Amino acid sequence: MTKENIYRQQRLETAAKLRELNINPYSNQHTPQNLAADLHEKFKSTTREELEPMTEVYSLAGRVIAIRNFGKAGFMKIRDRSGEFQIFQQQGLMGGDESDTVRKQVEVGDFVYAEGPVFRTKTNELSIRTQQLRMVTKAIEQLPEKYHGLTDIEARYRRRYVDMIANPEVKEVFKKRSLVNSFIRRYFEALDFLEVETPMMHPIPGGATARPFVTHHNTLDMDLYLRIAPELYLKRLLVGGIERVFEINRNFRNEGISTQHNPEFTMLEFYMSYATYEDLITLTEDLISKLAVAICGSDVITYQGQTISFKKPFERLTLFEAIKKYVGCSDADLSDRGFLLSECDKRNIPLNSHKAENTTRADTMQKLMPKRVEKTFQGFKDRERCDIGVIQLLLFEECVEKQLLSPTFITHYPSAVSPLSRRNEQDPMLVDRFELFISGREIANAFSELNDPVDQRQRFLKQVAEREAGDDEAMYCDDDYIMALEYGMPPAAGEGIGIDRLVMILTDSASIRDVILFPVLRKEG
RNA sequence: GGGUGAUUAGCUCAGUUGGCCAGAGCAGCUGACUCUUAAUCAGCGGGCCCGGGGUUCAAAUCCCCGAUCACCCA
Repeated sequence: MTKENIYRQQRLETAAKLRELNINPYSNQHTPQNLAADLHEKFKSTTREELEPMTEVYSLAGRVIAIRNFGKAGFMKIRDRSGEFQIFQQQGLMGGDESDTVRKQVEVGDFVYAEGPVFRTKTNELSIRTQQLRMVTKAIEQLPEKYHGLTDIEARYRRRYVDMIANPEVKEVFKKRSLVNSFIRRYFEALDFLEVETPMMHPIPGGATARPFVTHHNTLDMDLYLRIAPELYLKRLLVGGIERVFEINRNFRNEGISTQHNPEFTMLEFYMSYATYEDLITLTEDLISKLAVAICGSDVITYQGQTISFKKPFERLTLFEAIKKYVGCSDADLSDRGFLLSECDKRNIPLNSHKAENTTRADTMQKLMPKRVEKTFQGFKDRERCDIGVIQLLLFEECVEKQLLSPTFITHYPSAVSPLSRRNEQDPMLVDRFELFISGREIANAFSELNDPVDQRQRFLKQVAEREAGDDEAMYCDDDYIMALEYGMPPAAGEGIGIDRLVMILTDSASIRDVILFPVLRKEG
């Protein structure tokens, strides 16, 4: 636990010793001309005999991950960004004292530069027969042990860089994450979408129901909120004439932390004019199945031991169908408040106002850990006020969500839980919205957008009433946004996709922390 | 918010009913070794046992409080 352990001391002394010998332990004078993977590829079918007369010199640089010395000879394994390669040193065959000195001083964890011809050892491993060996970076801290590696979960998150050295598969997860992003960008660009960046600091938090982080601008002397969703800004861009727009960026929600929730997380949001939520169902199926093939090589994958098929079409159920199927009730039961409430009670679902007006794009995506059940009296009051649509959604979330393992679209949400969605033409109590569930988790949330400014104002005012009644997650009335709608927003459909959760599924990761490089942790000690 | 478990050397882990207990492997240091793949062999260092209080003749071990992490529940 002490910072000043003897190993650090020894290595600092080694660095000093090198300096005395006029060898810079942090030299940037040696640029490798080759990569480990390229050399493996180039010589993969060249035999030892064929290699023997070859004298062409190659150079590599990388971190030393293993050393095996034998008196006057020795092996090192080094790792660069492409892979690993063995380098072989033999006293007398290396040019100059510096190489010999470095060979004696180098330790696991250091970065070195090596150059020489490629040959095969007696065990047929491709190696560099070192002619020049240089110290490039002296490591002061020791690397974790070579075969168990670093397994302490907390240490892996707090010192992710060590985690990546000790557990190379970690890097693969983040490579895949990067591929997911670039695939999505290419996909939408091909459909003539424009990528934009909208504000992360909002004067009024909006676009979702969630508690925001608050910060303060000194010069303006005003509070600003880290955004909980970019939605209202992206739709302003529809008004401005960007008919197809998307953004991949961070949202922040001041809520609980779990294997599914990090306070900052990445969302893709996109808006498509003249499309409906049904068009987005088709688009989403296409995007996700292609993404699975691109990232995993197949549209059938394994997540935490369960098989998930992304073959089109995905399953579709209306919210009511889903409740009937998994709760086991009738159409009449669905519109029977008493029945719904007793089902909630049976399952201990807290009916407070917070979860109540749960809504919008992405919103349930980073939901609060359910709050303490209010005192009985308060709970009773909430029950009386609670919209039936709210109760239906609560029941759905509690009983159905986690059973939706294979990709399933849930459609036809109650308008009470969707203040930014367009009403269904046939049934104004419902909205044209869907959410996509995979492996029991909400992955996407989409709807035809409400572009009637009068209706939008009424729905905001209902949110404000909820806020005044004590729901600190309810929305504010964003007058500036309504003004934008008054200029006219083309009919459109929009969708949010949680990138972290999608990457979790595509990389078979159990925790959101495994797909976020530096997840939020409490302060140490 | 509530429960359960974990925390011992740089890393991975042992540590019995409270005493003979500060242990091993890897890594490190010294030496041997010119083809290894977790190299091998011999020797040597390295610790406020997460932090703070107790109980006891005696605590890594038992009790209380706290910290962090993990899992489960509301």
